[in-house]
Amino acid sequence: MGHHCCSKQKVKRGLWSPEEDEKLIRHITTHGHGCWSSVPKLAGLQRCGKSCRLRWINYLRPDLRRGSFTEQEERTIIDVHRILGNRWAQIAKHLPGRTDNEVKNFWNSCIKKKLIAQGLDPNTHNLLKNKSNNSTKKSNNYTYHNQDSTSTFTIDTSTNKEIISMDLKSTLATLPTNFPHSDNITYNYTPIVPNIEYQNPTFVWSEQRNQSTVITTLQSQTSDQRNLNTTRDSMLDFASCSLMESATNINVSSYINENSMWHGTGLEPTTLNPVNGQEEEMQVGDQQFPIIQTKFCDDKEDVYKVNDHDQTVENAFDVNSNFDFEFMNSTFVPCGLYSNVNSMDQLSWDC
DNA sequence: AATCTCTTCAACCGCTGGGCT
DNA sequence: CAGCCCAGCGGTTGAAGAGAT
Repeated sequence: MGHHCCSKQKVKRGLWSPEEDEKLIRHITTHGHGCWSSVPKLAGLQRCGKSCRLRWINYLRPDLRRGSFTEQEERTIIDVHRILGNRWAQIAKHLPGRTDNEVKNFWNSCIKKKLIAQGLDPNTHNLLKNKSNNSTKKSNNYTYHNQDSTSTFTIDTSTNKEIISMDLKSTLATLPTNFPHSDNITYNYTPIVPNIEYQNPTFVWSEQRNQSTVITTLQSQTSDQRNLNTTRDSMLDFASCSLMESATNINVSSYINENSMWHGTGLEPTTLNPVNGQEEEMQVGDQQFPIIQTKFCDDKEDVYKVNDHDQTVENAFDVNSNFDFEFMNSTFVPCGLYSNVNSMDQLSWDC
């Protein structure tokens, strides 16, 4: 039985032969696809238009990128999926040359299993409920540590002044030169997953600025991967970011990465010019940035919502309430996915 | 070598929404 | 407004290949 769209025709189904591919390619490169339902007849194929369209989009298009997904692509998929869910077509738009079908297959066959192995729910990206009772336990002081490293930091919610205190046992030699620095702002840095060998260490920093405290996690690439001295693209590779104006007035922002989108209120995306150290407001369409796809939260063309993430972040950094472990789990643990942390057993929380 | 099991991924199916009449 | 057509999307299927027994 053929498709309903072409039930009157005698159509072939199943795998495409090289001859069929050749016919389709020749037709589309010569005439364009036009109306897909007319393509089979014009191209001399015993297929339905829907099948032709799918074959072209997913396999024959010249701009397709074949081969294995890179680590960067994999990270992008996870980051965007965390916000958008199973919207494969939207996710694929962030991966030039990749199709929604390809992304979906890669997710189902590879990433999903990897997340589960990490103890993460692939749907929510949070810790699986039965992994640890600690994940829902709340207290004022917490320590996160990676068991096979020396990195620890303490989150102290008992005071408004010091949101995060850090135990910088781990080496700061891995700190990329592009990290925020300024004479007027105090920054504290710590690697969540310190590993000199690791190419993309994840850091957290907090900064005190006037009466605001900004707490940011950053997944950064090392300087040998980017020419940090000549480009300004290095500062906005955020995993997440929040700004606390006061205990009662919290503004929230979330970033996917520097190539994609950001969302939130109250915090304009800024970057520091590595030449003069001055903070600059990020300009959409600024050709000096490779961030031409950046979307503002009120951008009419492409609005991204962060589902329940907003609420989680608010809870997490409301110093008048208990600290939210779910946020920490969902934010920091994924940052370690590409590090030397291979399973949830290597990560733990002490309360 | 044969058989079974698992994994991958191309292709299909059913549904939705937009545009047109 | 209803009905139709079409493109596009996400879930699912199943053939083919890889690996295990």
